[in-house]
Amino acid sequence: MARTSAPDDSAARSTGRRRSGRPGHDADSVLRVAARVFNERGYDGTSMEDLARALGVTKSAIYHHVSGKTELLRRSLDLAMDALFEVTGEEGATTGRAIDRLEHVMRGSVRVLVEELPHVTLLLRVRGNTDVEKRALERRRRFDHLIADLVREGVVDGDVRSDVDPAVASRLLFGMVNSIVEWYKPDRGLACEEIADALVRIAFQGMRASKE
Amino acid sequence: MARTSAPDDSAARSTGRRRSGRPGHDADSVLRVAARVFNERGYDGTSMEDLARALGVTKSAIYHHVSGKTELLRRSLDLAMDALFEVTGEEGATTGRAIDRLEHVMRGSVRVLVEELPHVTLLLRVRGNTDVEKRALERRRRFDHLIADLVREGVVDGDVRSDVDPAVASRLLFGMVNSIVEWYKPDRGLACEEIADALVRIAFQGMRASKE
DNA sequence: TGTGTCACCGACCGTTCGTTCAGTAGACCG
DNA sequence: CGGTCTACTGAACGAACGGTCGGTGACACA
Repeated sequence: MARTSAPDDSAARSTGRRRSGRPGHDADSVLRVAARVFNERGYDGTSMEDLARALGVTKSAIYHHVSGKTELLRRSLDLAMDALFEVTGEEGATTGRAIDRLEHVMRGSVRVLVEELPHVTLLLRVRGNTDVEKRALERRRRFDHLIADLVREGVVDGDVRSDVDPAVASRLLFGMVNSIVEWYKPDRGLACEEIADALVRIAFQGMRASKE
Repeated sequence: MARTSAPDDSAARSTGRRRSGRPGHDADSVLRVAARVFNERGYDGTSMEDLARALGVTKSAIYHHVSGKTELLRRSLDLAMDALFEVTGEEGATTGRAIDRLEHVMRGSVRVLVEELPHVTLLLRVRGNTDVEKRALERRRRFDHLIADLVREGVVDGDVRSDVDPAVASRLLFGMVNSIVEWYKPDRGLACEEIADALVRIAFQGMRASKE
């Protein structure tokens, strides 16, 4: 009874132009599998042997594609943060009322989170043990500040309730968003938009049924 | 530059009756420190050497108090789940309208989460790698079902909005609650009740400022 | 058939891991 | 002082860890 699913030999070049040389994995396919296994067992709880088994190769083969375990982590975390920051640069996140920009970032984050689930999940579990993790935490902190600023602006505009601390509110909001990685299963139907709709509804109008 | 704070030699018997024998740690003080370090570096990322350093003893000393690393994890997880389930057994969680019971459990969870922060944090990070972790995940699942049932009842009562899936809603709600472990710092003032108030307000009425 | 290119194997290295064990040290009581 | 309780040390163990290296296998194109 294996702890991880069968070897992922769908591998690299199932799509795109075929390259010369022996077929098999490439750096990207290794990263994709690694991120999945890191999520199943935790980064520290995953050995290179575990990764090799999931890839269907010996562990020395992995070093042909990446320099080591930490590079896999770094690339995964960078990929996740890049995607999140891209959302904050979109037009909907930079123009208009603060509360609408906030909604845009929330919906965009849900989308990124679902599209890049393994990488974002990894990002949200980082503890800061190594330099690579510390750097990711630093980027996350910048993202969080950006959200808190949006909430503050929303309060000033009179669109966001003023009886809760914006710092606390923004953290609770994205606690809600980020929790998606804990239970979302890509296979189980449930489109990204449905989740985003439910999220925005609860976040902005609350759980309580409207009075009439 | 140490990665963890100075040795915790406030130790066991700072409070309560003094026992006979050489002074130092006991099983409980070891557990308390262990849970803290597990949170800082992750369970798998923490070596017995790390624990020993944080305790101010050699690692062999730890085995005088507990049978091993997994026992520390098991006791920590059990402690957290016991506290959470105690909330669900309180009167406020078993009588009255569903939406009020839900609020009671949410407030109680926030309290437990703040009081037993290291243990609950550990619980929320469990991946299911070992039997001990699998058992904890099983208990968590039972807790989650209980919440989902409350939301469903609330919808039937007409108190909870019916345009979001109760399963999704309950997960988002407790995603919000659980996110507290990611940013709450006990020292930084911010009482447990203030957080619970902000949480309940956002959860039930939403972020948007009321119309008048 | 030969050549270039890329993917991989298997044996091995030094280190760190969780754990064990025989012995030691300090505080209290008589 | 001796006796008893509890807490701890230091050296060692086998296993597992991340990583290295020289050699081999499989395809594309000529």
